[in-house]
Amino acid sequence: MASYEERTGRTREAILAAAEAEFVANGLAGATMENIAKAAGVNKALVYRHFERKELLFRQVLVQAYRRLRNLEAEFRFPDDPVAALDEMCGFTLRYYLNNPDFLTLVGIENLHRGENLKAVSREELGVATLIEIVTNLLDRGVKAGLFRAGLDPVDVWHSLSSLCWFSVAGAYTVAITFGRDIHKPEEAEARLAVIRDVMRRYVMRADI
Amino acid sequence: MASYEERTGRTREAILAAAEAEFVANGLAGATMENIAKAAGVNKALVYRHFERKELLFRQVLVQAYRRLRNLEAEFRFPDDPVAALDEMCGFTLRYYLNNPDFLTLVGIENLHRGENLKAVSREELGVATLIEIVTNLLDRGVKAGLFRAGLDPVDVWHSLSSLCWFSVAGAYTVAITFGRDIHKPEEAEARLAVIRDVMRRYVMRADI
Amino acid sequence: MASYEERTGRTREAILAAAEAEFVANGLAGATMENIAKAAGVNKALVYRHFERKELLFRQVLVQAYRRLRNLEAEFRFPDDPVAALDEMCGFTLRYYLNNPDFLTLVGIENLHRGENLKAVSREELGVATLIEIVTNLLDRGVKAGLFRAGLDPVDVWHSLSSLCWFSVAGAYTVAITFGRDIHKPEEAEARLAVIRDVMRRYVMRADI
Amino acid sequence: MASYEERTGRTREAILAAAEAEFVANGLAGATMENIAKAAGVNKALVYRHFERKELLFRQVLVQAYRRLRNLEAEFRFPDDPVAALDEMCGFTLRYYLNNPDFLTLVGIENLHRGENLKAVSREELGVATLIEIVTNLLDRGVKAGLFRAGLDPVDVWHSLSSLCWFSVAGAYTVAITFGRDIHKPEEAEARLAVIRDVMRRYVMRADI
DNA sequence: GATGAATGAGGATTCATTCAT
DNA sequence: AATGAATGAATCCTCATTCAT
Repeated sequence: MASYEERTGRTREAILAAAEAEFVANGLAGATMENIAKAAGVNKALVYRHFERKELLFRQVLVQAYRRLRNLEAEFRFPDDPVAALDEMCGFTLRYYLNNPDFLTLVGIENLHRGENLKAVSREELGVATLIEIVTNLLDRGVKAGLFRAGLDPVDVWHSLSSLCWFSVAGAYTVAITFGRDIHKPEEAEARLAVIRDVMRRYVMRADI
Repeated sequence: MASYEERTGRTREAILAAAEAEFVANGLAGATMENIAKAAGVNKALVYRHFERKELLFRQVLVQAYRRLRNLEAEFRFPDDPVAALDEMCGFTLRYYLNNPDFLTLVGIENLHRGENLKAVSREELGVATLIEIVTNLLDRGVKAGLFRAGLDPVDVWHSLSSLCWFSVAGAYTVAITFGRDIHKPEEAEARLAVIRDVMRRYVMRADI
Repeated sequence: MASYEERTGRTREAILAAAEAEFVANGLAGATMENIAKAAGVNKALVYRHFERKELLFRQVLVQAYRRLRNLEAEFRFPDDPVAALDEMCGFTLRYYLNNPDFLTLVGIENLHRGENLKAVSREELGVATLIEIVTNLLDRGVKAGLFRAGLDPVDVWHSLSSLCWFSVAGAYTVAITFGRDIHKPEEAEARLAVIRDVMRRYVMRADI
Repeated sequence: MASYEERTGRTREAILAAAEAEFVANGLAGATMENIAKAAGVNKALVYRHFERKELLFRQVLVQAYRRLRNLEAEFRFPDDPVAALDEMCGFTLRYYLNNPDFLTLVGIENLHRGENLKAVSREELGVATLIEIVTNLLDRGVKAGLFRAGLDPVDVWHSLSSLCWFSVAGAYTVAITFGRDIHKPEEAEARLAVIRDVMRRYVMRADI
């Protein structure tokens, strides 16, 4: 039996999970190693043995969060109709953000820290290439079907779509307070999704048909 | 002489300014009252005398930041042409975010904290009404001129525009790392603004003209 | 009343005294700030407020210890007879070391640390000049009286005298174990002093008289 | 094959060597088992298997250091001329201390700890008898040759000689700072040795010749 | 209003030591 | 003999907050 490795692996996972929850709840500075260790059911010193420093632990949590999303994206199957596929992409993204606010929070924290932790991670580890490929394919298919405008940049498209979904969720609290729209209510989520789809369709589709 | 009040006022301002810088640089948990006091050139105890608690100090900083933006928006004069006005609105917003990253950071922090501080502030203090009024007027003028679609919701429009600008700046660091687009470079800022204007025009304008 | 300064001064003294005892008992690494604070009857954080770091606290303790000895040396009055004065100097030094083992211990610790702390202290603060002056005077008087050899270097003389006394006390524990001579017994202290005086006399005095 | 024992023996040596360096560099409290294990290229737990506790490891390091010196002393061959032999003894001792500061440091540490570790070691293990014998022989030969005073106590002589050499090296750092004499410079080492020889000759030799 | 002194609680990190394999 | 995993207790240092002047 590879029992050393098994034990280590399980411990690592437990710590990572506990750390993610703690970082999301309290931010990087606000999170304490004590809480993380307690939640993971292990000794504080063991957390250090596995991750060396709080900062490096956060980095691993962040990488894991990115990887989870990218894995899901890679598995995702789009409908044949390019417009339906675009709609699905909007729905998938908004729903993922809504159901995984942890991801947004972690990335939000990381942006507050100017990306210092992510910088230390290789782009391969983040699996970005796959995503761009997916959007490129979608646009190509739409253009070939005579439905989408030609010449659109896939990163621009993804950036816009992501922006619309992102702020809807990540800015939810302040928006709810200032503008009275609370996306955490299901009906408002639907309404917002409809708007996002509308915006994206009009941006991507040919206006002359 | 209003010298007491003047001095007090100046001290208050100094503390608020120092606090904003500190909160932006280190987050809510990471900021220290010691640093704030030192940067403001006053005694730590005096900070407490003026703002009672760290949390309340953050709240005031946040309110001030919102007020600054809303004041600027209220003063803003749009061109007569509705399309030009929409373009200007996109430009104004993106530029404001780019030039005042503190605002984004503060609101980002507040969202990480689920809006708990902002909740305690009255909507009047935040000056939201004015903004909605501005967007409503813009849409009305566009519709009357036969350029914009009828029936658009001003909050939806503002929300979309704000999303596009927001994420472009607030997510800049992670986006730069993952997708290689760095909006802090002037030429990339211009390119992004062009995309945002394109998205917003196509969303708001009638497709049949 | 200069009550701020008075309070501060008293606190400082209490901490320094407690720190000296702790450093002597447990060494630099072995000493804990917790113990020092407790012994001084103050809060741990206050120790930091006054001395910033453990290392700097040790430095001050060391300076104080040197100063105490140098002050005593400066006050010391020697007999007129140069030989008696030399004897007295041996007695004074050995006795000081025996009665103030803390001084030896602190300097011993500092030597283990290669003098890193003392380096940061100015020579004036250490009051070295006075000591050399004293030895120079003693030698001069001896030479003039036709009792001492001419041309002796005062630093060499002090160095030798100090060595003989120093090792007798600082090496006492290992010497007691290995050679069975324990200077902490009064009669052995007397015997050792007699040897030291004999060594020093023969070194300093003219052999031809 | 004695391969087990050989391996064990080599591991033991490696640990002892690593431990000596670590204790000398950081003191008893400052040394860490982690560092020692790493430097020895073995596992921390193995260090415990071999030496049980940090304290016992230090004890063995100390014993080894004493043994090395005593072995060297036993092997040493003195010139026939008693005065030259005395000179040689001074030179040998000062040089040994200068070239093996580890020994001084270890004994210094041990004295700071009041000899608690050395007490647990038998005098035979320390090889003291040989040293006394050597000095006794030297004095006897000098007396027989009509050069040395009769009735000198060998322990007193060794104690004085050792003191002069010891403090010159063990107190080198603080002396360099306070009195500007740095024995780590070769020319100053020579000068100091000359003084020590002068002191010892005058102490031991008959004054009437 | 303004200051320097003082506190208590906590938080990151380390370390001697033990356990399981 | 040798290893990697795990622990509990410290330890240094920081910080929000209060007190006395």
